[in-house]
Amino acid sequence: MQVYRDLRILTARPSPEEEIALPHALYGHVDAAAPYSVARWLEDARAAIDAAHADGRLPIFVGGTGLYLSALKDGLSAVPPIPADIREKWRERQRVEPADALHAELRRTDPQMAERLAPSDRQRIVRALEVAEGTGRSLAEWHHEREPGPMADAKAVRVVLAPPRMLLRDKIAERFEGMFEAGAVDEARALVDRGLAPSTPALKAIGVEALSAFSAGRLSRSDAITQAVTETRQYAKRQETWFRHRFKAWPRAETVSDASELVLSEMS
RNA sequence: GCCCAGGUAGCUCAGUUGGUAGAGCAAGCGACUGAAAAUCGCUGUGUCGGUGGUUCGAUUCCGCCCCUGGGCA
Repeated sequence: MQVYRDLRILTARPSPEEEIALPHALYGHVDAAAPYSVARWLEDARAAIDAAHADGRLPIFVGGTGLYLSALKDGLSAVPPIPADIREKWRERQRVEPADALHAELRRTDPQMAERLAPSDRQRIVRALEVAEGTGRSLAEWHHEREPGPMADAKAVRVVLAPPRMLLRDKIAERFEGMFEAGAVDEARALVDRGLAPSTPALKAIGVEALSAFSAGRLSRSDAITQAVTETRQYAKRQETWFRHRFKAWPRAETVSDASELVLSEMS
């Protein structure tokens, strides 16, 4: 989400001063209307890593998106890009058809993936459908062919910050209040006013819906803040789950609950 | 003061023709391969306002009391 230009405040991007003090990359470099994905981010990351190395600098990846961070080492499958018309077709069907109908369709075209996916998980069902149609192969087969990520052979240290829940809750509420003060409402409304397709990922950034509802008078200030803060807490919890269970490629990682006790250990 | 409507899960509420209760949300746990701040799965919650009575048995019926909201004065 931090890649979207339109969301400086809501996405808690580094400030202009911070960006001057240290070189930053991959922040706000994408227009909210542009289609973006892990695959594109991996390409961008590869270029940024090369640029940093060319400058003799050490790249540091900061973020909370488990899938993106994992892909840095684990990579992705080499699924070719799906033609836009096929993507559009399935997204439209996702929008109008009930999940179980899509799942039934998947059972016909790709029983292997249908078996794996919950009948209610429209988003993944539709991805499986578009891959099956676009490539003629099951996504499950593609999964067997993983291409290494840009950090696959790199020496790296992983640090997970895992503060106590109570502290985290307070910080989240505090941070969102700050975003509100800093003009997040205008930012959310400006994005919504662009009239992008409802499925546009940037529109799903936490706070966009709540604050635009507030801006339109459909939600009180405190209800809007409560909603966004709750969503942030839920997201933070999902991150914890991911980091607890999913960093298999990063064998000797540190998990710290207090940043002042940060210990960095080298690993290969 | 009188009348009416309520008091059930953390919140909003449903329900029990008397056999101690259930939804949504929140919360906890989990999954995750090109939308990932997305998407999805699983789980529990309780002096049913208090107190007396009727009853084999009361959250449910009756009395009294307390609290909240509305109306009348």
